[in-house]
Amino acid sequence: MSTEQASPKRPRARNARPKIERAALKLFVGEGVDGATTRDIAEQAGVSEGALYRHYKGKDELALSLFMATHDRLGQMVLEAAQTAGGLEEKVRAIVTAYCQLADEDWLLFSFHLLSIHKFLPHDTKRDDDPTTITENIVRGLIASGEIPDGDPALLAAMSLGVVLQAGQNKAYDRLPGPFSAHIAPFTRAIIAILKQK
Amino acid sequence: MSTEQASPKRPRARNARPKIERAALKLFVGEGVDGATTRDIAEQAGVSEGALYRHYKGKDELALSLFMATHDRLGQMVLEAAQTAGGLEEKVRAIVTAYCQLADEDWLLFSFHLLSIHKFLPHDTKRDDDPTTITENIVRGLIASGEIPDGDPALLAAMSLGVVLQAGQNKAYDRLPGPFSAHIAPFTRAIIAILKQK
DNA sequence: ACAAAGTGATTATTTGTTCACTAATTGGAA
DNA sequence: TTCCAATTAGTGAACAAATAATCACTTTGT
Repeated sequence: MSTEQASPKRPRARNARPKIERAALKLFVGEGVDGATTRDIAEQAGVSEGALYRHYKGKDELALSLFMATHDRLGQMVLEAAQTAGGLEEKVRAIVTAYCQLADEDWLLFSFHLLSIHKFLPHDTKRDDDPTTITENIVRGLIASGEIPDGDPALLAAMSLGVVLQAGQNKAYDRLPGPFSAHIAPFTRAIIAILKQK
Repeated sequence: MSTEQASPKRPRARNARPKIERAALKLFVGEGVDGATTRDIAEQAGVSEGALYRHYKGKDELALSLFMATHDRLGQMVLEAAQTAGGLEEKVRAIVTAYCQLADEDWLLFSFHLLSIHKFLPHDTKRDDDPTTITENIVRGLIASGEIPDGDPALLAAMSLGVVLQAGQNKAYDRLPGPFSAHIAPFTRAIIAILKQK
């Protein structure tokens, strides 16, 4: 019989790279990097599994690349924001705004970064251009210049970042509706209160 | 030749359960739950792979059980601490102290919980006896009683928890030396500053 | 014509789980 | 006390399923 069904081939995909990246992000956030399979990613992207390997060495490199892109970008943004002219309040607001803008601009990317730090930043490596270290250095500077009282810079930085990042986590769990930047003012006030305290 | 080495059998382990749990915790924190294999766990515990299945249905149940034990304990501790007599400062200090005590008593368990929340608390489930929700309710009460100014309870709770939890994360990354409870005073002051602010 | 991008069946590994067997422990009867 | 089932706990080889990666081939763009 020649009524053989034409094999229902998937129409060949175009521009697979961004499709793969968005699909991977979605699944990485939802299932975790280890939980998301290459098949899931390919299917979600509407692309064949092999296509992934045209653009990345493998799943791990894909995940690392997505993470590092955000990590570097965040570091850059914080560094620039820290150089804002003005007093304590202006500086803090600038940094907070940087975080919120990135979050609102691409929430998937932001939350992926938020939820994956412990996977990609092995406990022994310490770069001095990552957000935490940069923040720590800023605090050190503020103390040195007398703008805020003396204290442990590592602890003050952790508490300050915690204000924004924990709110981010809670937003990821659907506990905070609306755009993240809606909270710029409370974040800024809270961090200033922490830094000035004692 | 008959110098055949007596097969180097592992001496039969005793009390495998706690060994498995500690080994699993260490590996779950270091490699992630998905990254740690049952073979890794058994080897690290000095126990056969099968022993794991005498005590747990499987790897997932083991991980979930370890997580939930801590999650419930934490919820219980926060709830009790919240009922402390006294004003705002006493309440906050009691809750902060509860977190810090659990952390110092068993850091591995605490950090496992900290790093695994997003794996075990699916985004759609909301128990009202988990630490975040409890904290939210406490804040609501404080606002209602006029002890702190008006504000979004979810946001205030998130920022307050962030102070402690982000510090915990940073300790997990070796950025904060010493016992966690060394920071009870700064945590308490910071949270009060956040809550009273505006 | 040439290179770049996409396909998907196939392969080699990894990994969670099972199970028949063995060792230790316990508790009651003699 | 001594003995001996009966239950509990531990072993590790073997299995089945899942999965990351490969590659010969096809399609598209320049």
